[in-house]
Order: sequence, then structure tokens, then C-alpha cells
Amino acid sequence: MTTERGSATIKDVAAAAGVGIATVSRVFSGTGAVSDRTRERVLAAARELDYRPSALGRGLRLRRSGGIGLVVPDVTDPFCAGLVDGVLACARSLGEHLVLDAAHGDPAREAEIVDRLVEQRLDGVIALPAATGSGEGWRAAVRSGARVVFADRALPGLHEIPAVLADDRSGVRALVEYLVGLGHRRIAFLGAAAPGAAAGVRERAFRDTLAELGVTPDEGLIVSARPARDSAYAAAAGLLQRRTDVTAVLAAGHLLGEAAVLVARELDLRVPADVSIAMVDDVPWAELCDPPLTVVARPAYDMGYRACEMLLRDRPRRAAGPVLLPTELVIRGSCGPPRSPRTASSRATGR
Amino acid sequence: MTTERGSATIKDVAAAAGVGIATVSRVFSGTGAVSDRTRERVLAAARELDYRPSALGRGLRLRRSGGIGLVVPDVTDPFCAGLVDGVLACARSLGEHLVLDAAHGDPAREAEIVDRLVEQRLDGVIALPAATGSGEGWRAAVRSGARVVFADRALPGLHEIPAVLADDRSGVRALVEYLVGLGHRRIAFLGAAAPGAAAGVRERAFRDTLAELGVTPDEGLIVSARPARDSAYAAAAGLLQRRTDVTAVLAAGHLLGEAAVLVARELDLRVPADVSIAMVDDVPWAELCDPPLTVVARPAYDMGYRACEMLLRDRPRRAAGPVLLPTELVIRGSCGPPRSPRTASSRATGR
DNA sequence: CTGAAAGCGCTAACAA
DNA sequence: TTGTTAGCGCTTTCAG
Repeated sequence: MTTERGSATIKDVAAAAGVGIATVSRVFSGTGAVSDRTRERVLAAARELDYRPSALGRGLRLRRSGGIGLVVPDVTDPFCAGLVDGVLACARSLGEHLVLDAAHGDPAREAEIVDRLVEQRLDGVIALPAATGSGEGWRAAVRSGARVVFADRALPGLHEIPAVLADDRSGVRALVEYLVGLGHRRIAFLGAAAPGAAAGVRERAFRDTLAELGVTPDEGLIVSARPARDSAYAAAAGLLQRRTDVTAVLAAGHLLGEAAVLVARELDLRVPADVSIAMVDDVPWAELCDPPLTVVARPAYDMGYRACEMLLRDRPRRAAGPVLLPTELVIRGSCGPPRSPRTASSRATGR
Repeated sequence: MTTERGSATIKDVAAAAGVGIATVSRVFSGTGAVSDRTRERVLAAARELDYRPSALGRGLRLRRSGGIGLVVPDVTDPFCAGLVDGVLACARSLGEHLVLDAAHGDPAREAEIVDRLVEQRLDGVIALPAATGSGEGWRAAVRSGARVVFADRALPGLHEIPAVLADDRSGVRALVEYLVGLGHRRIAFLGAAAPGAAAGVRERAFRDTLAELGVTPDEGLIVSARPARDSAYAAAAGLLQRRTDVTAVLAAGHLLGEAAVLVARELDLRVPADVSIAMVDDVPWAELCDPPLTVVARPAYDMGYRACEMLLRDRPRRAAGPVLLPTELVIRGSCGPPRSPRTASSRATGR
């Protein structure tokens, strides 16, 4: 009867099989050559003892843990979840495990997490970094030897860190073109207020595309909210109440889109008859909505997968600039021609 | 100029600070006493070298990695995501990191994952185990020394593994009582087909409650689907087309609920005028739906948090039976009185 | 093909 | 208060 304390070690197996520990190691690490007879004996002994090689021992010796880290703002966010899923898939295919944590947009917390990940001697870490903060935590991580790849968002000062992003510019452009094509001129932009520079991409694309199409952006229709439900709702409500002349709203994220939908319902605005709504990011509820929401889908899963590949395979990749993944305009039922087609009457539309 | 290969070690820091490695260890592990002057020197040297203690070395010595494992069916499922979030919160508060993986309902894959987690010498692993399969992987994990706690679902043969579950029985009961109270008699049950025994809880609660209320369960109204979108949709469509007399459907999960909503819309059934819909599991879209869906909310976050606590704090906890967390009936707008109120005419309600 | 031995970076006695 | 030393479980020369 084996009264083990803790789990069996390579030494136990060696003893039980009557071989040296090196042989056991060879059997389990697949290295070197072992005769079939010996291998069988070792395997039998191991099975008997419920032996599992310790990743700790191996990791120490190999100086790598065989895992990667992933830090996202929030695992319950469908976009983040998709990203995690992609990373998980790639990591698994490469035989790595995943250490996950959520920073909830707090740079300090993020820095703590990164520190912790660095201590784990992970083979690399992928991050959808917090928009605020200096990114000093990331710089420090790189200094102490960590390999880092950003996903979905790159940080202003950190161009030495490779990144895989969605082509938001094209996505927003496609959406604006679609809306303008439908006849909309007074399109509102519901954006996220990000102290960092990166977040402005969508808003800039919005303005630029509008201008290119000969529509002068109306500053009063461009509002932004903090990335939280209440703030998003307040922004949407403020906008839709203040400006009854908007015919379409482009929400720059699913939280903003949710707010727009809720507010429209609250205000008894029919979609798309009274107001068209579209948003960036495809999420499950977009299809369940009535009418289903037209969106710009961003490849969350692919971004995760790609980031992981980049981290683990294309190691030397660097200054080539961020990888941009294509977005897709998914037209559903939430956008239509503007309320009062200028073809019918040209009287002021203010209600 | 320090041209380090890999990261600095405790030895490097000791040398740079002119102290012994034990002192450095004391400074970083918080153990023992170190004079302020020495501590400062050590810290300065460490900072200079960008030193981070290696969790690998420490883990090997301490024979624990300071992390826990979590395996769920699918990280993109909102319920799972909530669970992960809860585990993350608790783990973080206890200073542990989280190794996450998804088994996608495949017992073989799950077994692989568990194997891998055991090798990591985690302090424990939490699982929302696959419904199918023998659970042999879990038994083996326990044998080789892993501490395991189940969340959301326990496995039939594994009563020695503690579990924290939602009180589904009460949840379904409350929902059925509510529906019957509204006047419904022909209530359909859309369940998930689970070869394992555990999944039957909701269906059993459905039947029992109905019976207690004097309503004979109609076998033709109890259907089940595989836990996938297409299967759920097919089941819902089949049901609603075949049985035009149902006045309410109780979906046993959010995928099923989604299917019911979609099918009802497809069939031009107004909710709740033509048919009432309610489901188990609260998810973001339930509120965005029109009308918002009445649901039984199950405490995903709490279950994760609790499971983690149980794993890390209440270590001896065992045979006391599973911990049941309360569910909550969230009444929104998707349920109303049945189509043809029996108060109007008393003609036979039999199909 | 196999075994003995030397560490990987760290903590914990034990001495000083 | 501090340094020395002996491993934790594993891989990997280097001999045999």
C-alpha cells in the first residue's frame, strides 16, 4: 500500500520500474531512445503510481513554463470572450496553456497582473491593454524579458510591441457610406471617451468619411461616453432627446449600441422608421433585437488566434506595423431611409 | 552594460547588492527579517536588473504553483463567462492566478485538459464538467493528488467531489408556478438532451411542479435538443409548429430561449399575446429583447466565486452534499395570460 | 540503450 | 541580521 504524501515523482517511478530517473524522463519527455521493453515497464510503474510529470520541475529546468498569458478588460464582454476563445484555440494547438486575468480598465491593476505573469515565466503574453495609463507596466514587462503582443488595441508610445488590430477605419467607413447612401445626413456618432489616443480611430474615420461624402460633420451629433452601461445610456438619452433631428445613430461599440436601442425604445422611436441604428461589434443580441441590428463585425476570435500565432510562431516579427484584420458590414434590419425623405417635403423636420 | 540572456536571477541580484542569495529571497518572499539598509540595497539592485522572482523556482521549492485551474465548456457562453469572472475575482483576492481552458463538451478533450492542469501542480481546479462521459478523467485527477470542485453541474458517480450548484429545482418551480398562476395549462418545456443524469433536474422540477398544481404534464409538450443553436432551433420550430395549442414555453437554457424567441418571431406569434416565453438563465439580450424576457436568473458569478472559496479556503469540506445557491425569478414582459382566457368560455381545454 | 551527476531559481533550516 | 547549504522534480551532458 502506497501512502504517498503529495504526488509521485520521477524518482518514485524510477525506483518502481527498476530504472534510472533519466530513463523515466526520456519516456515522458519523448526525448532520446528507450527500448520498448523498458518503456513498458516505466509506463506501467507510472500508471500504478498515478504519476504525472511536474511542469514545475520541467519548467525550471527548461526555463519556460509552456504557457502564455492573456489579459483583457473584462471576460464577460462578448468581444473579449471571442478573443479569449481564439487565443485558447491557438494556444491549445501549439500545446500551451493559458493564464487569464481581467484588468477592468484599471492600469494599476493591469500592471499588477502583468507583473504576476512575468513571474510565471510565460512564453509570452497577449493583451488587450487598458486605454488609460502610460503603458509603463508593459514597457517594464518587456524589459524584464517578456514577449508581448497587443490585440485589438495598441498603445500610443509602444510601437516596439507588435499588435493585431481590426481595421476599424474601413469598418466605420463602410457603415457611414451605407448610411449616407440610404439618404442620411444627420448621423449621430456615439463614441467611447478614451483619454488615450488610439480610441479616436473610429471617430476620425466617421468624420473623414462624412467629409469625403460631402456631409459636414455636426459637432453636436458627436458625443462620447465612458465605457460603462450607465454612461453609455446617459449619453444616448441626452443625444436623442436633445437632437430630435437625428435620423441615424452610429454606435461605436456594443455597449453604446445597447444604450441606443434602449433609449430609442424608451422614447417610442421606431427603428428604423424614426431612427436608424447601427453599431460597431457584432454580438449575439444584435440578431435577437427587433429589428435585428446592422453592425460592423470585428473578428474577435481571429484576432485572438492571430495574436497567439504571432506571439508563438512569428517571433521575430516587429516593426512591420500592426496587422490589420478585416471587418465586415453585416446589414440587418435596423437601418432604413431617413424619417422624412427630403424628396417628399423640405419643411423642417424638428418635431 | 549588462547583456543578459534570459532574465536576472536571485544570484545576480545577490551579487549586485553584495549580499547572499538568502537575503534576496527574504526580501522578495517577505519571510524573515532584513535590515532596512540591506533591503534597500537589494531592491535597488533588483530594480537595476529588472529582476522578477521566478515562480518556477519558487513553485518547485514550495511544491505548489500558486494558481488554480478552471475548465468550462465554452468561454463565449455568457453564463460561463460570468462564472469565470467570479472565479477570477476570488482567485485574485487570494493571490492566485487562473489557468483557463474550454472543453467544448467533449469528455476526451476535457480529460486532456485536466491532465495538463494536474501537471501544472495547481493548488486546485474548478470545473463545469462535460455532461457526457464517465468522469473518469476527474477521478484520475483526484487520484494523482488534485483538489477539485465542480461548479454548476456535478457528475453522477463523483459524490466525493464537492460542488456548488444553482438551485434549479426551486427556480423552475417558481417559474412554473408563475406561469400556471397566469392561467397557463399547456406549457411546453424545451430542455437540453443530456445523456448524463444531472441535466434532468429542470425537467423533473417542471413535471413535479405541474403535477403538484394539478396540471397533468403533456408528454408531447416536453421536447429536448442538443446544446447547440441549430438543434435548439429545430426543436423549438418543431414544437411550435406541431402544437399550435401551447400557450407558454419554458426554455431550460438561454440557447433554447433564443431559439424560442426566434421561432416565435418567424411564425409571427406575438409575445406574450399569442405565446408566453420564459427561460432559465439571465443573459444580456434578455433585457434587450422586445418584449424583455422573463427569466430565472442563476448566480453565475457567485457560483464561480463560491467554488473558488470552497477550493482554497474550506479545504476539508466534503460529504456535506452540494452547496445550492438561490436563483431568482426575474419577471419582465414576455409572459402574460394565455391566448384564450378560460374565464371567457369554458369550452373544453383538452387539445 | 541506460545511469550517474550537475544544475535550473528558489526557500528553509542551520550556523555564524 | 546574514550567509551557507541542501534539496524541490526535472532534463541533459557524459560515460558506460
